[in-house]
Amino acid sequence: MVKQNIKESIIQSAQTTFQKHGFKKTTMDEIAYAARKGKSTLYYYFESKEEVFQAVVEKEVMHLRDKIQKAISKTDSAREKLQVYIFTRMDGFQDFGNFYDALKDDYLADLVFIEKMRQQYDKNEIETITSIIKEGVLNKEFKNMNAALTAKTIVIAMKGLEFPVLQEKSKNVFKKEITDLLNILFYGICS
Amino acid sequence: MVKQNIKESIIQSAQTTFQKHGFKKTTMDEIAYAARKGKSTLYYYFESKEEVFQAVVEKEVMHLRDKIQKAISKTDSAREKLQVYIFTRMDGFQDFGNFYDALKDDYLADLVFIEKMRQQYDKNEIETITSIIKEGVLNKEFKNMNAALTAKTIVIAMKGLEFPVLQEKSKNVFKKEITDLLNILFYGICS
DNA sequence: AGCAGACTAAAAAACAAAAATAGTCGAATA
DNA sequence: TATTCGACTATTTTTGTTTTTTAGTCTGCT
Repeated sequence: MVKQNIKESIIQSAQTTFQKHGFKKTTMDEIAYAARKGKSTLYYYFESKEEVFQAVVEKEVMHLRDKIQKAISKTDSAREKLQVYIFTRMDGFQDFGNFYDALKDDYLADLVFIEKMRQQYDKNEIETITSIIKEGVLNKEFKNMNAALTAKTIVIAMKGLEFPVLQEKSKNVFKKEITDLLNILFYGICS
Repeated sequence: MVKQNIKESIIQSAQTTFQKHGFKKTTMDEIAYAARKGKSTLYYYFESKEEVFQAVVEKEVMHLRDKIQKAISKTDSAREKLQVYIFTRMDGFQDFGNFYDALKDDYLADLVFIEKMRQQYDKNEIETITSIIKEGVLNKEFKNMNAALTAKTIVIAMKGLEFPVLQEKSKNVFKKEITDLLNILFYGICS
């Protein structure tokens, strides 16, 4: 097994343990045991517990990003892209044990790197949406507008959805909410 | 001084003390001292510390509600009403030391009555917005739609704004964000 | 290079003693 | 009779101390 594979397997073990107990209550020994390595070995691959956690979160973010990209690539209109983006992102957010906890948990809130990741994720999200909107503006699907500003607004609205979505487990409940949001987003309420 | 006035003055003292130290760190003695009464006197007017706090929060909510109503009453179109509603509510939210803390603080999150108030406030907010929208639909300002569902969506979007708005102290920064949100809300992004 | 066992320093948990505080009650006051 | 307060108690919080756990290091083995 090459170096990368081992690192990967450690991340995987860490992922399941973090998922079980959260960041704080997961010990390095536990992760090491799950990965069938000595604890010191973890420090050969990672500098700290935080770094391990960061790797886990990054993996999850990457996963969601891929999922979204895949879903988007199947569409052709910008309108569809936006729709699929929001649905996939809100949907995928539910699986996000660690990532979401990282954003929510008080203890973690203090950690600098979490805040950085949050911002980075937001930034990435805004960028992606911006480019979708720009595309839509170019091919006249959308009216002419400040794409970046609009993207920001959309992200804000999605944040409002995060909490209610994570409360209700059923996937069907929030579908309605998102559908409605999209309707307004596309057509507004003025006649 | 009649009973109601004393009760009111206690609430006022409590308001400033809660504002200073939050719910947990404010003592009944402190409130009593500020109100120039003995602690036991507070228990003549209120059953518990929680009840005092509840009274304070209710007062603040009432105040915001009045402010909003006053602002709305000066407008005539539904479109304006909605605009003014959202601006006033987001603006007033900033002054909301206690109420917002009540919604945010971990310790308080557990208290049942806070959750109830939150829900009640949400419900009221949705109702108000619903009726504005209905009015707009009637006089053809807005297209025909499910007013309640739309109101819910608007509230969700506002929740997304709450956090960023409360972070930045300057009133001008968030004006832009709200303006943009309103633009989308009214006209959508599709051409 | 990759790994682990023994180690340390720092943090967290457990416990106990002391202090602060929510809430009660009977008596005083006005 | 309606209000007020001082003295009291039971419960929490805080504080200080000890013990345990845990992140991270170091040395050396393979």
